[in-house]
Amino acid sequence: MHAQVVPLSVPALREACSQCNLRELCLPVGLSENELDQLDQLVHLRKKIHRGQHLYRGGDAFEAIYAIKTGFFKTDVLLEDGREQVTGFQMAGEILGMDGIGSEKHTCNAVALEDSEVCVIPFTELEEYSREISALQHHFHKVMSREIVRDHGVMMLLGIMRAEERLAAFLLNLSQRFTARGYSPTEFNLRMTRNEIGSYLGLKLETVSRAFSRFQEEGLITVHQKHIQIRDAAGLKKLLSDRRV
Amino acid sequence: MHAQVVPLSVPALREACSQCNLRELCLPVGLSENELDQLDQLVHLRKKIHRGQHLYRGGDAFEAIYAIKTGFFKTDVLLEDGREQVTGFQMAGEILGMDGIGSEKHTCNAVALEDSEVCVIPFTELEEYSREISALQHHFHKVMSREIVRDHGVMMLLGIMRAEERLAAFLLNLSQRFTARGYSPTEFNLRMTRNEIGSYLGLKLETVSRAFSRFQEEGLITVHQKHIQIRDAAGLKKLLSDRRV
DNA sequence: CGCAGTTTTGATTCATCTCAATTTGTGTGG
DNA sequence: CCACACAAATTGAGATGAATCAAAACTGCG
Repeated sequence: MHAQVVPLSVPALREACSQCNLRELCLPVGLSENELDQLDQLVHLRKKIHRGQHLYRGGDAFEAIYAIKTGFFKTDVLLEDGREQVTGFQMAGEILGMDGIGSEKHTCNAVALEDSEVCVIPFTELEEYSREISALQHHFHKVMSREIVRDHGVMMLLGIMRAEERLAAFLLNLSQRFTARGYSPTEFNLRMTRNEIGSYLGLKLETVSRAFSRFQEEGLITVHQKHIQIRDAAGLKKLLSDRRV
Repeated sequence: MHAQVVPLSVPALREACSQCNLRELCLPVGLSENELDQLDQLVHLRKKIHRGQHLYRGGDAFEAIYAIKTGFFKTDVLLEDGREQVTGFQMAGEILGMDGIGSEKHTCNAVALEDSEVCVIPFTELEEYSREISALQHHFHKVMSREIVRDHGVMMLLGIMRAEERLAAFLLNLSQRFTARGYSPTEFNLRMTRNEIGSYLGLKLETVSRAFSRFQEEGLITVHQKHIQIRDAAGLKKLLSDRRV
């Protein structure tokens, strides 16, 4: 009978990635069964972050990157004078913390916008495993590259789009990401405030609010505080491609 | 005598990185003598790009990243309606092309702003070498991470700074990068047009021109077309930290 | 139930854009 | 080497989209 006792050294988390329903979205993409089992050894720690708490802050020593298991985050950079630039919103399956690799310190803040859980991926170990598992290495490079491409998209938002175009692009992006996670493409709850949306889009909260109202008047969406229903996705897309004549 | 004939398979470029005076800025940072010699095998091809020519275009198959040996580039993304967002300006020692890893296609254009030369780094081979040389692996990760952090800086420019703050930040950034390459911190020639600066900073060319004129009136810089002389770097920095009261 | 935080909406201001004219610089071919 | 054409930069005047300031309504939490 004693032989059946599960050793304490094998925590439940041992099966972190191989059993995770996010494995098609997250770091394990493209790994074989066997390689997945190896990844389970790398990702042996999870961390709960309550709404409003920081996962890390600018200046913190960089030691790990984080995969979001559940929940929703924002990342931001603060200027001394209090101005905030939200650099992104992250949801389940997405990776946080890659900003810290270059300087060995985090360069932005990551804040949970709802109670969340992340998988801790110690970075030195990730590099070790990457040297053994080329599929992991390659996929990690893809994840970083996509972060760069995503950032270019935000630059386009901020650099050349008008307020309503920015908000339309933002809503369509959220819709697409919720869809990829099996949620409704047309109906969802925003986790962030108008102020945070504004900070991300380079607009003031009043401008965001007015744009929401305008979209509703035009029948593109229904807004009820944080609840959004997209009624005319094509109309929103048209806003993006249609430029003033 | 014949034994001394150098085989044709050993081109001059064999000593690409180990002899390059940019090695303290570029991909080889932190490598040992021995590892540098290995890197020479990876970087066996150079490419000249004339002013105005593309190194790659959005949509091109991704096969390699590029280290700038000499010259100056811009990267940009174009919208169907012709609007352009310049996502960055790159100079000697900097790496181009990492946007393509994620989708196996380039997602932006890279254009030479002066006659330039790049070292071609075939990406599959870079990954192979990275699995052998952990210092190379780690440094490549740092390079990608810094690109992400740089992009966050651009988002701050675009999202929360006013026109003159943006231009001041831009000039100080150029100055700092020229300094790192052994050039004067206070005097340099811009390689890009007012229009390209504007596209990078999310401003119209007229606004850029006016801001230059204003800086000159205030004694912060001297401008003569593309020639810039910084007369009061502290004053420019002050513009960044001083917020309207 | 009340209070703080968030959102909406309105009126006004302001920074930047747009349009336009002029100047300056650059490259090319006779 | 000069003249011409074209691209780039400067400057001005007026238009406009988003910011600012302000007030009211709504939501949710203790």
